[in-house]
Amino acid sequence: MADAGGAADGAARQRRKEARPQELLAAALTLFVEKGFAATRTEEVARLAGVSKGTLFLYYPSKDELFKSVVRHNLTSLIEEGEQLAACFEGSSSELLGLLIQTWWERFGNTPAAGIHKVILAEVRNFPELAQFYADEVMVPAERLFGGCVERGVARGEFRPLPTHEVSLALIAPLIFMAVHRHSVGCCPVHGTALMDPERLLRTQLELVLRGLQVRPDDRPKQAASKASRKAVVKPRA
Amino acid sequence: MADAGGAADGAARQRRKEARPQELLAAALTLFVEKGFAATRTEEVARLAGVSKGTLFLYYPSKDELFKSVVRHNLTSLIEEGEQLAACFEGSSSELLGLLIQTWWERFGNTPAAGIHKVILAEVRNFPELAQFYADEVMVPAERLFGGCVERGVARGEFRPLPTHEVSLALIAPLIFMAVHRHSVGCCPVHGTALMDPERLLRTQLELVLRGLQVRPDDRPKQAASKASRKAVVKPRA
DNA sequence: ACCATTACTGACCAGTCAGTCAGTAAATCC
DNA sequence: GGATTTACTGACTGACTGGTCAGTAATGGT
Repeated sequence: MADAGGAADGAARQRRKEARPQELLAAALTLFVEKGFAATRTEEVARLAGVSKGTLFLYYPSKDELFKSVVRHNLTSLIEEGEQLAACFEGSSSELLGLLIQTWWERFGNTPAAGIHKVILAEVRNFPELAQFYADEVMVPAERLFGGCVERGVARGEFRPLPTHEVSLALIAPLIFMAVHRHSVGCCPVHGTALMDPERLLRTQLELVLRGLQVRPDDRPKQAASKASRKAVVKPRA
Repeated sequence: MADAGGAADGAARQRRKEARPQELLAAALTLFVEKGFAATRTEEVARLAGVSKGTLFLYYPSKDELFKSVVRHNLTSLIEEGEQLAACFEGSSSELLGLLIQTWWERFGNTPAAGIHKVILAEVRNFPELAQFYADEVMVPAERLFGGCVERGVARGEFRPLPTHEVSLALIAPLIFMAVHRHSVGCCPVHGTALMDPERLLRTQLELVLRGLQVRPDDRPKQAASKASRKAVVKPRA
């Protein structure tokens, strides 16, 4: 792997105060995702960013702070685009969910930044304050976005009134799972398994869940739900 | 946290050659799951197992080997029980899938051993041979189990003939996701999020997918599928 | 050309940790 | 009880790494 956009290989020492932080963050992300926080050496991060170790500590006071900066930088305002998309969307809620998932995957899941999820899952227990940040920046907004979308579908009569909280999670979980998988087992060459195609998988998953959400002709409004969906009572918010 | 079944607290030194390996594996699992491989100190593992650091290296030649033993010990023959369950099951395939998922969760997902998935996802890239092991011991058997179950449903006319590979993964992914989540963010106290109830979530998820799999009265056999399920062509194996 | 400023460097230090081994004591045998 | 075996201990070592800082050189001003 080449350097992360830092100084060109043999070039003389350069002064680029503006560009360093970004380049250090990019290098750190790459290595934290590849090797984990503890196993990544600060000198390696610096080298990948094209600077010396001393320079790294000029911009970030410690390895811990560097890590937290990486997390903040890669999580903040992920959801905004989705919120906007949802706000002005006119079509059916099924199509909206499909669009959201596809957009998320193209703009984030399929990107090096998606590896941040793996690192977070692996390291939250060593950085407790990170848990709150992850909840505030990812889980809560994502659930609001998808939950709103599901409730929109229910209000328009497209979807059955299932518990929003669980349905949202059922939609979000595969996204996170794919993002994580792509940067762990998905990176390693393995014989004997059909390598999974994330987009295909997400499409199939979505199709199954959507079909599970849709109201059917035989869902009579006053009739209690049949055995298969006893807990599908109205209760729109947990 | 108390010791992992090792020597009683103040008791004199004991010689228990038979019990040590198990106790060391248990302690190592706990700490690897909690802190990750690199951040766990061997002396801590030993102390939690009620022995000194020297004793650990008497039973496992290195930290790496200890780790690999932990993985092997916690992954091997996970699926057998499920295979047996499936082999002699008489009811509908929907019920079988529900039973498999519920059993898996009770017998494994809800157990400290489930944390091994988190560690593996986090560390495969540092231990490449682990990837193959994980594929052979988990992914392939799990996919055979669930895939067989899905195909059984298709053969009995319960399920639509969707691509088995993707449907299996759609069923497995939430299980792994929940197991991982339970040992990462799920451990940290976080305000503002309804804490998720794994069993409830898995039930909802399963219900959605099952309903998505089921053939409906209006699925006419010769008629091409409508817009919503264009890719749901027959193709039973990828 | 000279100076002042400051981004940058890398040798160094202090702390940490995987792994060792000479010694201790628990069990077993006689 | 004494001798023998061996499971177990923990102080020690060598390698490594997060973080520092005195020094270097790139830049801009005059």
